[in-house]
Amino acid sequence: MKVPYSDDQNRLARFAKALGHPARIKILEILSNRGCCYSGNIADEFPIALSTLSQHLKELKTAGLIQGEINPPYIKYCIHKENWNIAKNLIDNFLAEKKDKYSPCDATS
Amino acid sequence: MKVPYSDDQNRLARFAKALGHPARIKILEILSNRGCCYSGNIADEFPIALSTLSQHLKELKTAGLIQGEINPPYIKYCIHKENWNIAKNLIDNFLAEKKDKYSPCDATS
DNA sequence: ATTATATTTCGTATTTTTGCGAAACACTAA
DNA sequence: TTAGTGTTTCGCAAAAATACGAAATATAAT
Repeated sequence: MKVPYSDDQNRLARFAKALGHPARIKILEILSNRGCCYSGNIADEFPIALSTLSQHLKELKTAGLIQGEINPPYIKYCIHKENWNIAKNLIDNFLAEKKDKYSPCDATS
Repeated sequence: MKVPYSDDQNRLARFAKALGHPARIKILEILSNRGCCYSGNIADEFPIALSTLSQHLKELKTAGLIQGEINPPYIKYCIHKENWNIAKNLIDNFLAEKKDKYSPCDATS
């Protein structure tokens, strides 16, 4: 069966999807602001069940945007540098590419 | 009831979510490559039912990334310049912000 | 060994997304 | 008015996402 999308299209969509929930945006911002390597008491920062938080962390992890380090008694998370940059490049490139390509289109709805 | 997420977090997640499907990435690339203002025969470019395509276009439209112009006998779509730039700024800013903030974290899984 | 702490997995319910074909709609051309 | 073209909406079904509490897991401290 035919594959209708390129690898880059799939990768880009995958990263974007991981960013597609405000809880995950917030989690990434928290991880970022703490410098890095933060644990699950992210839940103190906003009302969310630990199990729900865990699911979002898993999402971010499987998408490759964060990594977890088992560092007892905590599990610490941080942004995954390499993949983050890959995502950044894909997204930046995608967004920039369109920058000046639209023609004058007066549609408003 | 309390609102756990900021406006920017919600906006960013909303845009990202709209980009979170390869079909929509592809649609945006097609719109971009055609210069702009293109109609629904996007469906020629890859295997997708017209009704499904219509749904994805609606998604992109409600997210604000594209706009449709009723220009009989076609309905033409193009990238929504203002919102696209808003999305770009939000996303760029978000992605860049994290760039150098992670601390050395040797986690690999 | 027991207890306490941090986190994940399980089970479940609800909602949303995705996809398609059929039918409806809107507008043009005959 | 009728037929034709492009697009959307409807109805449906299947899959995925979201959220939570309860139970399980893992490790540290006692």
